[in-house]
Amino acid sequence: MTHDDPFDLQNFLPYLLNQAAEASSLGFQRYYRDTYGMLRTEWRVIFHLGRYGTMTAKEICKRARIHKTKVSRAVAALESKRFLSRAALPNDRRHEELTLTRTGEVAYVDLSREAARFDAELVRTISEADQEILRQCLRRISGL
Amino acid sequence: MTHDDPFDLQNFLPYLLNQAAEASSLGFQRYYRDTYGMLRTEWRVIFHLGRYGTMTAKEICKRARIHKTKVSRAVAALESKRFLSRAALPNDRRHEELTLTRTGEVAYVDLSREAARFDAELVRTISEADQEILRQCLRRISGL
DNA sequence: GATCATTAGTTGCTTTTGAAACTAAGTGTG
DNA sequence: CACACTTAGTTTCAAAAGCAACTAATGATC
Repeated sequence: MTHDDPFDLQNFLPYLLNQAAEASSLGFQRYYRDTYGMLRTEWRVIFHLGRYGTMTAKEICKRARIHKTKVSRAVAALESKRFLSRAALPNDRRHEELTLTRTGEVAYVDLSREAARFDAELVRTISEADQEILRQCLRRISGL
Repeated sequence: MTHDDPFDLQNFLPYLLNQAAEASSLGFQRYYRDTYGMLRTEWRVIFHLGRYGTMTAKEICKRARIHKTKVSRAVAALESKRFLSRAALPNDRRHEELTLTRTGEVAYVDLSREAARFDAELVRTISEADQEILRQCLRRISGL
């Protein structure tokens, strides 16, 4: 039944990328899930606020390329867990500036340390040069 | 609020991988969704059967690293669309050999052609050498 | 300044996922 | 052969994602 066509699933980039993405996410996911009860979108929001400072939900959507409903729900969850606070801008009350609380800051610092550790472990067996190529390729494919 | 920690989200591998995986899947997804009304797991099943021939659901799970409930549902959907047929083995009726129907074959050939085209487009701006490194890194990260 | 269009964000509803419980068939051991 | 154990696959139920409709605030146009 195998065909003579040259296509090989094992080399199909979307397939490989999905496998790698899934595999690489597992370990870190376990950490933020078990430690903070967070979902994927929630730590992403935390990371954006922690790394780049106060911003609106809209900005997070654009930067992280996450749909606004997901961000909306993540923000609500993070607020109820007291990881961030909202403040409507007085001149345009549609916007809400999101800021990490002290608790959120602490979580961010901890999570980013863990993430760095995790990242290092992932690429441990890949040469520096190849790592650079890998990240560059990924950015290009992402359209960044 | 930006910290002095060296961690950069934009270089965090699970993040980059997810972005790239999502971006790269979009175009091809549109094709199999609109043309055949398929879900992601469904084309994966089709590809495994088309590429490697008749096998059981269990084998697909193992090879493609998909959870058995997802495969079970995909197989049911593909059967109802007449893309594959099942045959219980007489000596062990727990196993079901899955085989593409003629229709399934035709879809596989079409989809794999489209996939190859799509893949080529994705890596168009990446040198052959870097492509090789990229795929190798992805396989390593996937634990393959 | 009333009306229409936009923009930020939320809610409701349907589809998809994931975990665990469940069938049904087969194996192994006393 | 009766018993518990494994194995392939399905079903069920709760969580999560995706889409579209909805608020609420602002801006633009006549």
